[in-house]
Amino acid sequence: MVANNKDISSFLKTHGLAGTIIRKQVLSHLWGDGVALTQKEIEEKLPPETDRVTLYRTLRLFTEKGIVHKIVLNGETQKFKIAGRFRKSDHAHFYCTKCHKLLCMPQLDVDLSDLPEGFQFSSARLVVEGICDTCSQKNQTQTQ
Amino acid sequence: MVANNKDISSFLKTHGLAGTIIRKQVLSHLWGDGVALTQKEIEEKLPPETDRVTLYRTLRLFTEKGIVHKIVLNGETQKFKIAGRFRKSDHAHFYCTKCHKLLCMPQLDVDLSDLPEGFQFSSARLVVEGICDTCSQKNQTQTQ
DNA sequence: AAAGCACTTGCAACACGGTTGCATTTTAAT
DNA sequence: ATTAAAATGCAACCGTGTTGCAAGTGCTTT
Repeated sequence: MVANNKDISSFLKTHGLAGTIIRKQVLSHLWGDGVALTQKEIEEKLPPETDRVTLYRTLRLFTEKGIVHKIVLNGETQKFKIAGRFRKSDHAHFYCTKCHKLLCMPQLDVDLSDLPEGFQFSSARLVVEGICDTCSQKNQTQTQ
Repeated sequence: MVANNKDISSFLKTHGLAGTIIRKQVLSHLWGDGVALTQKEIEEKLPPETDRVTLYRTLRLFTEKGIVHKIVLNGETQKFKIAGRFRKSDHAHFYCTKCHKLLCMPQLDVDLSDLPEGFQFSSARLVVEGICDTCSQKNQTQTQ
C-alpha cells in the first residue's frame, strides 16, 4: 500500500468507477513511478482468496478506461502500469532489467522522417530495454 | 505454395534441420516478402488433419534457430515471419493495417542519442503501424 | 536399395489464462 | 434505510502452451 486510501478512492471516482475493495487493492500495488507488474505478480500481492476472474475483469476495465497501460516486454511478458498523465499508450517505454521498473520515455519518440516515401504512419510502439540511471549509478550489487 | 520444394528443402538443410513435410508446408506459407502469420492463420492453411502440437513445436524450433521471428502487434497478436537476412529480431518493423504485411525497417532504428543521461541501452523493439507504400498508392478499394 | 538409428510426429493428457453467464453481494444514490 | 445499478464469486468452457511416450519417418551407411 503505497498511496493512501483517500487518494485512490478519489482517483477511482474521478474516472467514474466505483471504489470497490479489489480495485483499490490493485491500484495501490500499481501506484508509484515506474511500477509495472504482471497479472500474476498482482495476483500474488492480493489476498489469496481473491478471485482471478475479478482481477482479470478489473485489469480489463482499467485498460479500457485508459487508467493503466498494457506493455509487452521482449515479445513475451505483459505488464500493467498506471498510465499517469500519458493518455495514449503510444509513447516509448524504457524497461530496466535490473530494478524491473518501466518508465515512460516520450522523449524517445520515433523519428518518422526516416519512414520511406509513401508510407503512412498511424501508431507506434517502442520498448527499449537496458539499465536505468539509478541502477547504473549504484554499481553495488542490488536486488529488486 | 510460393517457393518451390527444392528451395525450401535446401533452406532447411542449410539450417541443419530435417526436411519433413510439415516444416516444408509451414515454410512455404511463410515464404515471400512481408508475409507474417498468426499460429492460427498458419494452422488454417495446413491440411486439417495436422496436429497442433507438431505445428507448435515446429514454430518453436524455427524461432529458436532464428529462422523466423515472433513479432507482437498492438500488444496482442503474435505473428511469425521469416527472419530473412536480419539475424536479430531487434530491428524495427512496419505493419500495414491494410494488406497485413509486416516489413522489416532497419532504417527506422531508434535514435539512442535521446536516451537521458545515465541510461544504458541493451535492446529495443519497435513496431510501427500504418499503411504501406503499395496500399497508399492504390486508392481503390482493396481487400486483404 | 535396404537397414538402422536418431529425430520427428501424433496422441493423450494436463496446466493455465481468457472468457462468459448467472446468482449473490456490495456500492452509491435517494 | 431502501433500492437500483454495478461488481463480485463461482462454475464452467475454450483455446493454447507444454510434456511424455509410443509409433512413424527421414537420413546416413553399407
